[in-house]
Amino acid sequence: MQNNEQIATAGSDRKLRDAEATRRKLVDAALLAFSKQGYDGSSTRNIETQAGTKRGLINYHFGSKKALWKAAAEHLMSITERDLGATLADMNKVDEDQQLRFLIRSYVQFCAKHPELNRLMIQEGMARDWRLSWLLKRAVRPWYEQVCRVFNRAAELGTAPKMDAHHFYYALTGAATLIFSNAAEAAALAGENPLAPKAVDAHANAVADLLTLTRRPL
Amino acid sequence: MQNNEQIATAGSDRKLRDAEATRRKLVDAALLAFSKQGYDGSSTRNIETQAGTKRGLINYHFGSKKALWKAAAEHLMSITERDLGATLADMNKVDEDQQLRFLIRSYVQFCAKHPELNRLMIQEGMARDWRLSWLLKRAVRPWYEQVCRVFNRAAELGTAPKMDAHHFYYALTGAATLIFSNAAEAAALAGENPLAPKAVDAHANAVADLLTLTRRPL
DNA sequence: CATTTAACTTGCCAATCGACAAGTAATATA
DNA sequence: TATATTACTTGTCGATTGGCAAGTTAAATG
Repeated sequence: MQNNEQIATAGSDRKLRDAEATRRKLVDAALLAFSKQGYDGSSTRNIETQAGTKRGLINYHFGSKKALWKAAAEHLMSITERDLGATLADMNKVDEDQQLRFLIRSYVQFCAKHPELNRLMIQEGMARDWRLSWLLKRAVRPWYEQVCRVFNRAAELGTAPKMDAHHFYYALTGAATLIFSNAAEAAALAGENPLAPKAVDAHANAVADLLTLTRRPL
Repeated sequence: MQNNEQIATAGSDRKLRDAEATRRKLVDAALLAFSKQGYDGSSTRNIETQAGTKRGLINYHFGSKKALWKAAAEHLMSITERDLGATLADMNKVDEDQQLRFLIRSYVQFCAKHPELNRLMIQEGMARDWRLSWLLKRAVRPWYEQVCRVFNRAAELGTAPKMDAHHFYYALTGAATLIFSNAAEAAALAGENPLAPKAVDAHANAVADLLTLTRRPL
């Protein structure tokens, strides 16, 4: 019983649907590889193997390794944009003096759900090349400005300590993400998986407690 | 046969001195490569070129790429051990309720002086392999326990918020290091080099303010 | 049924990878 | 001076890299 035809949107054949499934498998495998081993450390042949596809399909569907990286990064950034955009929208529904705490907790939860994001940012944030430029323009700069805006408003309200927003941004990002980026190390040190829901929630509370001047709401 | 390869005290032969200089150039270049591009992303030939040496010298002096990584990591960890050990010793000379702040500020300064350290930890902290095991045993676990000890004491004194030391450790490490690990990204966002002394000092104060309950001393 | 087209497969290429081995040159030692 | 050792140099190997191109297969179209 193949329900393949139902998933299809407008005008999709079985042929085209299979192609889309192949593309998605390759993008997912590429994301894992690029974020863990870096761009140069990942081979297209290994990505194809991990995706469970045959050998020439990256060049057939994407044309080059560089184009595959852009497709994978674009996929991840669109997910990020959607989720964090929803978080920013929801943030306006809570009390104003709880907004920074809300943002921090939501951000930590999101980072735990997508550790590939911060691993990719770490891989590409060290050197000035075309990939860092792409990420800065596509996602980092807008997010940076949003976080600085929320922080500066919280500092006015007295729910955040007075300091330069730039240093707060990197303190927050680092504090929120390292335990997930370095999940293997953190698991070895603590004896428990930092990506487990209970551990994620504990870290979200810890970071929010450290970086805000608000009390944890009951 | 003859163990005349003593540590370069005064007056060793010119031959031995030159060999030691070659080894050091290779280790320095290897550290930059491994921490920036990862182990698999770094090639021995490129490391030799960056070191300004000829092609076969890594295998001559170290025997293999794996042995070069261990030599480079050991070099970096011994520097770390020496500097952070001195910091821990100096820490006992300051007021007890300022000790956590002292440790945090010193740690941030050290991370800025050796961004390769945290870059290497990030490269190797994602996957469980022989390099992560080596780093955990050699350096990470002892440092982790020292930081947790200082934090727990500070929490007793009321100079640190009450929370699990594990989460504090990763919040501190991430908050302290990301701005230096991702120096290229941070420089693009802020328009100034995060490794400049003034920026380092500002970040050290920011992290210390965020993660302690003490006031900044005059 | 015949043809076209999209999706996939495979053989091959030049470049690069880590590693080894057979060299050379210079110094140390007997 | 003769020999041995150390430091370095270079040629080559099999494996792997990204990419191209000529295939094959099967569904869509006429």
